[in-house]
Amino acid sequence: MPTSSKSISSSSEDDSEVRRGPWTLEEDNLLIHYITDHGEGRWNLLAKRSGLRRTGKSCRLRWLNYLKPDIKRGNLTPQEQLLILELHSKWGNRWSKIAQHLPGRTDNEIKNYWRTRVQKQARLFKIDTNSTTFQDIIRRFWMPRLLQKIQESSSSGLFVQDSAIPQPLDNCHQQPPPAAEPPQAIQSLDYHVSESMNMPEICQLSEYPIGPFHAIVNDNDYDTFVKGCYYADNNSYEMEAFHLGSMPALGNFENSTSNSHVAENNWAENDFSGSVRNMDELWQIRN
DNA sequence: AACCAATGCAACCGCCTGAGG
DNA sequence: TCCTCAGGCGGTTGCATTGGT
Repeated sequence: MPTSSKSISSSSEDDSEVRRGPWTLEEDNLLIHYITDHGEGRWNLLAKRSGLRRTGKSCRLRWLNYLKPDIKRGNLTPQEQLLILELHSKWGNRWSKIAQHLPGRTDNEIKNYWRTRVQKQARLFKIDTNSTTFQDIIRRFWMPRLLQKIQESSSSGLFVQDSAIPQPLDNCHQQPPPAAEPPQAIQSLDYHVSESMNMPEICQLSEYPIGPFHAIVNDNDYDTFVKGCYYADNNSYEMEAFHLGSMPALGNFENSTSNSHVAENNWAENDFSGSVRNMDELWQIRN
């Protein structure tokens, strides 16, 4: 997609007007060169002196979200998704804070992930993302599924690293300059999620009580949720977590909420390969 | 092939905060 | 204490792309 085809609010005949809309290759180069020479910061000054007819804010955003050398592109890995789910349960919509724990990922990217993937699920099931029910569903179905993915990819020798796949950079006219060093491994984080990390460890990262069935569960919520599963596709990590095949029968779900333990089992060590047909089966594996 | 709806994501907007005068 | 400004943040929008019919 040629960026220049997108509409830009300013007109070429009015040079004094601030440009808006998609950035052009020329603008990107100007910004990169200016920052290379003068460094980041003083964005309004930068905008004036660099010759860009952009606001300082726009320059800052373009640099931080797109042009900065250590920006990681491509799909979020299961590890990163897991971390986002975990940290969001802890901090809520503190995107920049969450982004600090995902090297190379921007708050904007994480926010988009949450809105387009996670909130989509909540909408499908008519569940508020802030509700205990939804938090519980994430912890009990989605996160284990991601752990399973991590497990599978590590056991097959394929470390899932979608970011290695080039993304169609329709809106970027050049690859950002390569990072001086590869993005820090997630292992280096204080909240690290390694392939070997098990569910209790993951959950202990949070203040959220993880007793898998601790939550006060409303029958109607789960009824809605289970019904919603019929309409969910299962083409992605996140969707697979909600696939009907991995959902409990409602009654079993309710029963299992009352007598389960968390700590003694290592989710990641269980062989979940092959689909788990229902929650009973899952809990047999787990317990 | 053409159309349409859904999706993903870059970019913008408005508000808030903190620093400096 | 007040004002101004820069920077940062979360929410929202616009549009190219994708997928389905």
